[in-house]
Amino acid sequence: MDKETSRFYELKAEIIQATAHPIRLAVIEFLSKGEQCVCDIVEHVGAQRSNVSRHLSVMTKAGVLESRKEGLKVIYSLQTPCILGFLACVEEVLKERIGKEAALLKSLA
Amino acid sequence: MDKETSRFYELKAEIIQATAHPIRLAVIEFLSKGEQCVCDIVEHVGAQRSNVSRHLSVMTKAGVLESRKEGLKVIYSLQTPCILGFLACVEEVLKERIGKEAALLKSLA
DNA sequence: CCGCTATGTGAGTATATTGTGTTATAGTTA
DNA sequence: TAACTATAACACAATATACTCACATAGCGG
Repeated sequence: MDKETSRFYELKAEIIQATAHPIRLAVIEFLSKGEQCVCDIVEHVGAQRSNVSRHLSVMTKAGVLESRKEGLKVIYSLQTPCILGFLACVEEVLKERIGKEAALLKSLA
Repeated sequence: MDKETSRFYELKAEIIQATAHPIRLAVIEFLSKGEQCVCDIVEHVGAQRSNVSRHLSVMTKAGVLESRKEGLKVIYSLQTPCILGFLACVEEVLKERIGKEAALLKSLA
């Protein structure tokens, strides 16, 4: 692998990393319904404000989310809807994995 | 968020996490051409055997890859092709991000 | 200008991940 | 069975990450 390719993978990994966290997934799924202010996001995911704020900042820097101010509030939304397809694939992997584990359990019983 | 939902997000995050690393992305892209033995994967990504082996193990446990033995060798392949769509979305996010950064630079000049 | 609300940021701590070197295991061949 | 090869597992040090608390900033109403 040359250096440029390697750098490309690093950037992509950074983006993926920015979504690889339970709270962040909850945020993304919440935002799939439409844009939301931080206050509602905080309430939805049930974590500390500062913590949620940090997660939002990471995802925004990575380019997964975007935000705009509206008076006192900051409104976040998904940068691109394809993120939802991304999550659908993750769900598929998860289902397949659970299916295999179930089959394994059955064969042991 | 109830506990069950939260657990579901954890599992998904685990799967995403399993792909969020430059070496792992290189492996996935390499495997998009078809199944490959560890020896070829090691050569392709240019990292230490033990390191690559661990990354493969993480992805397999997460359900992203699957493996089978063939004589001395272990052959890895993608569990589901939708992973490639997943990566396409990441690339889209990256392009959009780079586009915005370029626009910002221009506006500053 | 002052206080209030919504949000972001810095420091510190606990924990998790990564890469490396080394050792163990499984299959093959002689 | 002994030697060999391909791969996986273990242990450790270095690094990075997540969370919390306290404080800072920005916009609004009085």
